[in-house]
Amino acid sequence: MGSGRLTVREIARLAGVSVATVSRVSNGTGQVSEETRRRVLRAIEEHGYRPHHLGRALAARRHGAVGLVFPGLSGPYFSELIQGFESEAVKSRTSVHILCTHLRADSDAEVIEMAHRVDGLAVLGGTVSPDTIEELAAMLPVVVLAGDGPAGVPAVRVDNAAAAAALTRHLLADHGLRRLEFVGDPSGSPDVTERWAGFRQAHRELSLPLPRAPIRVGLQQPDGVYAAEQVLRRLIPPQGVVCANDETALGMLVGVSGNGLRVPEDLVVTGFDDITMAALVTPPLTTVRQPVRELAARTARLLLQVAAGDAGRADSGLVFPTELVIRGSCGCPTGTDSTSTTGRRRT
Amino acid sequence: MGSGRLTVREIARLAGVSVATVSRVSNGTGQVSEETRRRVLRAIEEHGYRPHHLGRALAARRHGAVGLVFPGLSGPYFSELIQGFESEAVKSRTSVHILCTHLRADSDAEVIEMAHRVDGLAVLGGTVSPDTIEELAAMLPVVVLAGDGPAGVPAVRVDNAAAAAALTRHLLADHGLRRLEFVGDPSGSPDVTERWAGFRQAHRELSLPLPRAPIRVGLQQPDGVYAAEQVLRRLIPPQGVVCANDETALGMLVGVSGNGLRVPEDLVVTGFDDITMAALVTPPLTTVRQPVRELAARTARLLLQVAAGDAGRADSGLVFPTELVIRGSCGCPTGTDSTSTTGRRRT
DNA sequence: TTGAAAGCGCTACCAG
DNA sequence: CTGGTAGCGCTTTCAA
Repeated sequence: MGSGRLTVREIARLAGVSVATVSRVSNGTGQVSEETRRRVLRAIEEHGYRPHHLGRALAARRHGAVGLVFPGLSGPYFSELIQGFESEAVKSRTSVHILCTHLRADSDAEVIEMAHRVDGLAVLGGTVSPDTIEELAAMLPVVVLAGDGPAGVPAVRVDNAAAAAALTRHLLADHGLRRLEFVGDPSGSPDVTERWAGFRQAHRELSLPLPRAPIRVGLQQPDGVYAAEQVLRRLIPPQGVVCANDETALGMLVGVSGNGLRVPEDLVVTGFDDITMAALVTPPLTTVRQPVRELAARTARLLLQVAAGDAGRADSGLVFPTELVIRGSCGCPTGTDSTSTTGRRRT
Repeated sequence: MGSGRLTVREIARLAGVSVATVSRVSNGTGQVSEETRRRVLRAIEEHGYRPHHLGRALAARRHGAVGLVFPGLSGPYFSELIQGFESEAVKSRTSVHILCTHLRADSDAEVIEMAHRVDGLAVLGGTVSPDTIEELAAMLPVVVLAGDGPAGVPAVRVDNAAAAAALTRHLLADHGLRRLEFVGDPSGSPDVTERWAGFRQAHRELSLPLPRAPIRVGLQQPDGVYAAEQVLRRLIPPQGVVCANDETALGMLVGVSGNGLRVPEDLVVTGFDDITMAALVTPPLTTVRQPVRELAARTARLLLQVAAGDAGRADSGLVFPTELVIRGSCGCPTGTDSTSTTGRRRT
């Protein structure tokens, strides 16, 4: 029958006890004699009573929910992220609110609105202005996911710069390439900012001239196709392109072969993220694997922990390791994937 | 400063009015003299007061939230779905709870748990048992998304069967193919069930022998690669495969070309959904476009509407049109996409 | 071990 | 137009 028809009071009356006792029983708190407990339990079962969430939340001053704020791009990356986060939250009987800010002008206000409905907030790096993050952090536990927050706000991330540098070094040193370009917009997200930084860093380390400005495009496949046109139109095309993520790299592959050129013979292409498709295309994509799901799961756990008061040494944040995944698109012989780990795990 | 430090009572005292008046002002309900209103508003602004969500929700007996339950597969499909749903909900200042049931044994219990925290629930077809859906529908507004619910539960969907039949007819009649196979598990989701039904239906309509049993695989790219191996191993391989979605079709493409065969010359391949990648691969994928985002958005709107009491003629549900997208992978000459619409829109 | 009662923060009804 | 007040459903002291 009806949802919240039954209240504690009803059950209390039915079981011949006080509401306090019913509460104690249904929460497992306090001392209740075995017999009373059994009686209450029976009344609860019999009538299918479930404590009303709002009543409980208001009295306990806990929402029993956490929020996840992300820009709302499509693709496998965000699905993984959401699932990793959710799977961890549900273990703590905490529900997950989501908010996509993408293309919404007043998103910061919406995030603040959401902050009033949850016990903690995970924000994807670059989604919300630093000022707003600080404002949020002052009112509830906040963790930045895949990015950096202001001082004092813990962040869970991978070392994108180191990974991008390792990847670039592979092209520069192992393959002897000299003319590389970066595809992606460093101002679009912290991930890309760092990858671009790592790309340049590798050039610097090898005392090579710094690369030209990045081809600023979005993170989706069509953006990669578009970038391919840009690249192939040059008088002196690059020998390789380091793409900000796998999806642009996949688009690049399409655009390049659409122009009758071959990868890696005519142009080397690399990606970032190691989405499923990366291993399946021809040639298979050399890329960087990052544990997106674990990243998100760890973020959720950290958030729940802080929200629960275990303020441990959480402030520091976490850096997850990445793996360089060498496949065919960089010019390496295609065979079993070869991988090497970059970055350490700081707890 | 603190989050909910301030209460109505404080503001009432500060503004020299009663809590009732503060409530009226902050909700825009009831009549308040311009002067009083101004005074209250000033107190609110000055102290940055925001009504506590839980207090309000408990008193109003509304959670101000809706839930979205989905299996939790990866890929572009779910990202689109989530975003479409969320974008609509946020317009009504309603927050979105998500729950992924994938691989979780006690998911039905979790769904019911969630039902106690929201004003309405959207459930992806095939995610929750029909019995549980009925149970849920008895306690709050429920809409089934991409599937069919029990009688009385509105559903928002596309006519998968008609679309799959149209696609299959194209292969059978226009291309004169005779040996087709279906790739996908009809028992996996309502979408696939219907597509499989449409596939057979087309054969029946043309008085052709019914196709053999489907190749039962999942909906991800690697599943398609695996299916390709199955298909190519046959003594008499099929002339074409109709895949349950684009991702398996993409995997099929990879698996086929990995075996040195060509699409569509040696094997025709079609997909379903028209994800971005479908247009970008070689050959571009012939598929069916379904308006996933609109589907989800409409679901949210319907749900909010029912939850708000506008029980209109919502019971019926909605069927969105699909579009057959003819590209190269079916053997048609590659060029500008050619599309034709299937299904009508029922309001 | 149990119950009475005081809220949690807000809305809404009913007088005035 | 405004204020007092009775809850919304539950938790949690404080006594008994």
